Amino acid sequence: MKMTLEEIARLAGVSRSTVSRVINDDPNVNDTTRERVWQVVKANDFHPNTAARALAGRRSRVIGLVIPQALNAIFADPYFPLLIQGSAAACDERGYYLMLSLVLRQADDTFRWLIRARHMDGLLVASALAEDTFLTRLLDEHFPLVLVGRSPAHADITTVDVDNVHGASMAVRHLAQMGYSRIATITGPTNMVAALDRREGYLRGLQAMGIEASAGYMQAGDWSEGSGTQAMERLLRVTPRPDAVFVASDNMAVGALKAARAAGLRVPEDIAVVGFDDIGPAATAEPPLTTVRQPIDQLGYLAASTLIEQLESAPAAETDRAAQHIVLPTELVVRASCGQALRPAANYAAMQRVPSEGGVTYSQA
Amino acid sequence: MKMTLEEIARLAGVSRSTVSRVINDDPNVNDTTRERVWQVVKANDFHPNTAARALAGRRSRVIGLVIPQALNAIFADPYFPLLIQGSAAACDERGYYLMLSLVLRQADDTFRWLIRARHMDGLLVASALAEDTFLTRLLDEHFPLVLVGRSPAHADITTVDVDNVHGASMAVRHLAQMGYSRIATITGPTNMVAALDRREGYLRGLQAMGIEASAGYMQAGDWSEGSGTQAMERLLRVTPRPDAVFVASDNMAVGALKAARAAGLRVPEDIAVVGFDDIGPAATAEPPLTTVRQPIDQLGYLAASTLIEQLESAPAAETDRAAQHIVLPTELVVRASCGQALRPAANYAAMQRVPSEGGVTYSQA
DNA sequence: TGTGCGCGTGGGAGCGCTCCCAACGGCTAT
DNA sequence: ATAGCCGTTGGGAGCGCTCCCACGCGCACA
Repeated sequence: MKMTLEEIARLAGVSRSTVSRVINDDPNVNDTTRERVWQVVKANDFHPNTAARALAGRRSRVIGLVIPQALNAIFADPYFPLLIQGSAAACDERGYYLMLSLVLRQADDTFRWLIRARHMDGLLVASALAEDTFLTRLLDEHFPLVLVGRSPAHADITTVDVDNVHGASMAVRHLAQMGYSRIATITGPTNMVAALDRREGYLRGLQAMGIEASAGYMQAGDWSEGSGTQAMERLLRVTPRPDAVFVASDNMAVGALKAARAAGLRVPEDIAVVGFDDIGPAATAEPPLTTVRQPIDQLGYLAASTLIEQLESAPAAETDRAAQHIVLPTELVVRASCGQALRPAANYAAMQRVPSEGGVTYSQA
Repeated sequence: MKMTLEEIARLAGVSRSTVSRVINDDPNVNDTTRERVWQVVKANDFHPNTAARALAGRRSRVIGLVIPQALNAIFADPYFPLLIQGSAAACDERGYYLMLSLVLRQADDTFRWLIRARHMDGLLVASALAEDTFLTRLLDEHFPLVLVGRSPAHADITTVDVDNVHGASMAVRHLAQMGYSRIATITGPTNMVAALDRREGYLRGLQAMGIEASAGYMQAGDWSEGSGTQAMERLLRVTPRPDAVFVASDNMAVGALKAARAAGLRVPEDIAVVGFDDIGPAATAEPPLTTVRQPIDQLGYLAASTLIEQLESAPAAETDRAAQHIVLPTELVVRASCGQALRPAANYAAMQRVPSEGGVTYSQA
């Protein structure tokens, strides 16, 4: 038996409209009626037809997650699974569908297509690039979207990001406090905002501790383990040799660890290492990696929630209202690779976790 | 200006119906008319409203890809990105949308929901488990679906799979031909069909070469690199020590290589290794890994194409027709880890690639 | 000149919802 | 007693398509 609103209405002895109100949580329904209708809905395992809802209601309840990067790059990085998980959870909670938009065809085409066909109500864009023509294009279409990460070029768009600058700075200050003074860094690709922000944090951390920065102490990788190894090899050839390295991702840090070991250096006795991410391998690395934890799943969750909220509140095409900028705090997770274990235990306990001050920060653009 | 079929029709001086025929490639349209309508459609960048099409046409043109596994497991494995890529390409070509169904909520709920709400026309299920209650449930709903991989429990369902048995057998026979006789294997998790099939191929390969199998020579891993290392360590303690190992995945093979190196053994002089997958790390491993290549992207492509074909041809709910079983060939890619490089170059060239006989195999259930 | 047929085309009737307005008591305010 | 209002409810009018039937035309046939 094909179920429709009308059929449920008949069974419950009410009208189509009332059933519609019930399944949409409209408050204007008598409690007794509401209860009775719910009974019938559940008894028949009724689910309103998505297409009909979308057509009549002019919204599909589908939001897209766009990752403008090569697919293999996406999946190699543990960042995205977590981001997806978080966004999916938020969608699930609010009755939305999350659609991963794999950018296969010509980018322009894809989006005009998705947008024109009204297939999605809004977009989550996980653009990592500092310069993204994509984003510009989407903004031109006035399509509701939330950016995961920030975009220096567009202040007028709602973003959700982790506090990369502060996290990196924290890591560097911690190293300095441990007594290291020749602190180098391995950065991510310099066309990515997060990589630039972490480098900025590194520089600020040095400055805060009164340490002078040196160009030779900054080597770029591409987030991959291998690139971390290579960058580390380069750093080890610099004179004077660094005694500590802040690595902008755990993956690269693991690679750096290998390079140090291959060079016959002990970590953290000869050289300390701090990573960024706090993903799986960090805790089991040899030695366990001190790292800056970023709440990636929360990032996804918040991004999706924010977008949905925006969609539900927007009276019309009034999408271009004040952009929100949400920044999530990062946290320093101290393990062995930063040399703290070499110090008194009392001190260790006190500094085990250094949360970034501020917590969730909301600000208006 | 909000574009609709009607509006395009007006601009092209024809009726709504004719425009509909044009955008749906209906042959019953005069070529001149068709051309004129296309012009207008393109000039206005018109895309038919998805919801309206879905409602009127009773199909959404969305197919789901379900991977009933933990999300991190999905993404850690390079198998899935490729599968997704292939499926997405097929969907793209035929005007379908691919929706990744992240199984977050209670499995039962999710599917009843997706199915009842008519949100998807069909499902691609990448179930790896030998016993999957999920699948049973979906079959009970008579929902159109194609299984990626095979399911020993359900012969009545269309499947697309690679020839794991033959691939594994090929690898083992190759090792035997290279002169190795104490051939061990590292299998995948024994509750997964692909792992069982590869083990079966291992056994058949031994049998074909007149080598007796021994239980001690079979160690299970979980596809991860670490588990490969551990399984290899176990194998190296067996007496007599194996002189060759067929490893059921490249990831595990890389781990096995590390264990061998750690034990002071040379590969392939002291012990040969052959992997399975031919993913990125295989070619760059030390030594380069001889492996069985499986065309994962083709697998995805074919699975999606098959499902779409089934959807478009099915006159009605007549989904339960003869199930197809498509099997894709695997191919042995010879590199250094199998010891062939130790032999005369002439021989090497001749055996560089040993494709499985048969190519694509279609059979009716 | 009439009949039959196929091609190309137009328009009606929905698909299953949401949105909006009207209607119906039962109240309180005048 | 009459007007006005609120909490509930019902039903009409679409949303933008697809599907199907009917219509008009030119042609070959008798």
